[in-house]
Amino acid sequence: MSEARSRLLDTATGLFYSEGIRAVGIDRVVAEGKVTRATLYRHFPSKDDLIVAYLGQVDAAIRVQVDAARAKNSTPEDVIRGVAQFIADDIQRAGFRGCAFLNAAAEYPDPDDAVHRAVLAHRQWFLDTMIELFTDLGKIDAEPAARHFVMLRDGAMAAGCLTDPEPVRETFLRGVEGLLTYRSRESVTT
Amino acid sequence: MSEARSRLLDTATGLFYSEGIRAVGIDRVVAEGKVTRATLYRHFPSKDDLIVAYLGQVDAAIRVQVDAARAKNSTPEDVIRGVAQFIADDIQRAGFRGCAFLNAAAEYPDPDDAVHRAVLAHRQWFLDTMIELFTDLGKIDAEPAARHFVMLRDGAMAAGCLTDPEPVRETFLRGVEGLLTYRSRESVTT
DNA sequence: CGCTAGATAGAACGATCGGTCTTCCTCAGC
DNA sequence: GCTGAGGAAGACCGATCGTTCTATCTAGCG
Repeated sequence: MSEARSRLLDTATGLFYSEGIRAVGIDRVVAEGKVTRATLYRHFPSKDDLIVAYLGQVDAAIRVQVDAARAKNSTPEDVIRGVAQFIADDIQRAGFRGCAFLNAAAEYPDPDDAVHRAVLAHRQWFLDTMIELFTDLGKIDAEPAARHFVMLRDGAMAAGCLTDPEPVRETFLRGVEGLLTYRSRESVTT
Repeated sequence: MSEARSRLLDTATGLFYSEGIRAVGIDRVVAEGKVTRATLYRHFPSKDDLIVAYLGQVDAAIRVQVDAARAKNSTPEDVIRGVAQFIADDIQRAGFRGCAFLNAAAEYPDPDDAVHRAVLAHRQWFLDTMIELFTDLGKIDAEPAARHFVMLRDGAMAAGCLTDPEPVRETFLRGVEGLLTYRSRESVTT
């Protein structure tokens, strides 16, 4: 990866995440990345490719965090707590602006769009990962529990950048704790 | 409200919600609303005003649904179930594309922006409403419970348009049921 | 009747969009 | 020492962005 390319990708990541994807034009990325338009288009054939690369970068960062949570904690329960913890930390981080993937999906709702598909791929991986963790924990209903976890995460990430993140963070961690402590006892009638 | 204006607003609502706000230009709204550009700008001084009006329309529709849930159910618990039910119904509706407000916030992250402020106002009202309902229920910790409810709702609305809505719906309703059945027993250490 | 408000139709504005192109310069590997 | 890839600088493309404009028509109301 050339230096200009990584600088470009970092600039795009910062701008797309903090201001929104459609709101940021190629010119902005080029200018703030100290790069020529020609250089950008050498590395990324179109803006869509740049967006997908941006999401890929965020995806990689999250996988690193999950791996770290796995490495640091011994019991499955603590691994889940570790994952919850870095989500909670993320929310109260300066410059937090919600989930990059949910935000991207809001701007690119078309399921055929490459950007949208990148969002779905990341989310599928994350759900599968959580199912795995809850399975390790010995839960018979690992999938519902994982879905519950993801739902809390999505809600927390969505709300955390709209108001004071502190109560959001607390509500999230408390919800996860409840999920680890009690099991679902009854099914709902649809 | 003139006929052209309401037609304009309905068209904008449909387009903005299903395709995203920035993705839809004034021309599209004008064309599909069978209206002239001049007419649009007579009723809405700028696109931002049209967006705010769009969110206002969605906000009004949700308030109607909450009022209906209040009118139909007698016990506070059932009112909350009613609110959860219309959210669950919304998710599995054809053309469901997530929460109009969360989507708008993703596109307009600037807190000073009129669009962003409209999102915050709606969310504040909804949280206050849920706190009220949980207070009616007699919960001592009404606010945490309401925050928990809103977090589940946000997560469900965000995820419901990205994959099969059925498991999302079920996870959401189950989470709400759990919230109504058990109370939070311990606080989390931050 | 005349007046005004609201709608129609459509040209036009400058700005920006994503994307292509040419020209020159640099520097590492054969 | 030459070659060729990667980058800088910037002109340029057609399309679309949000917005304003003039001109004409129509309906309701005094």
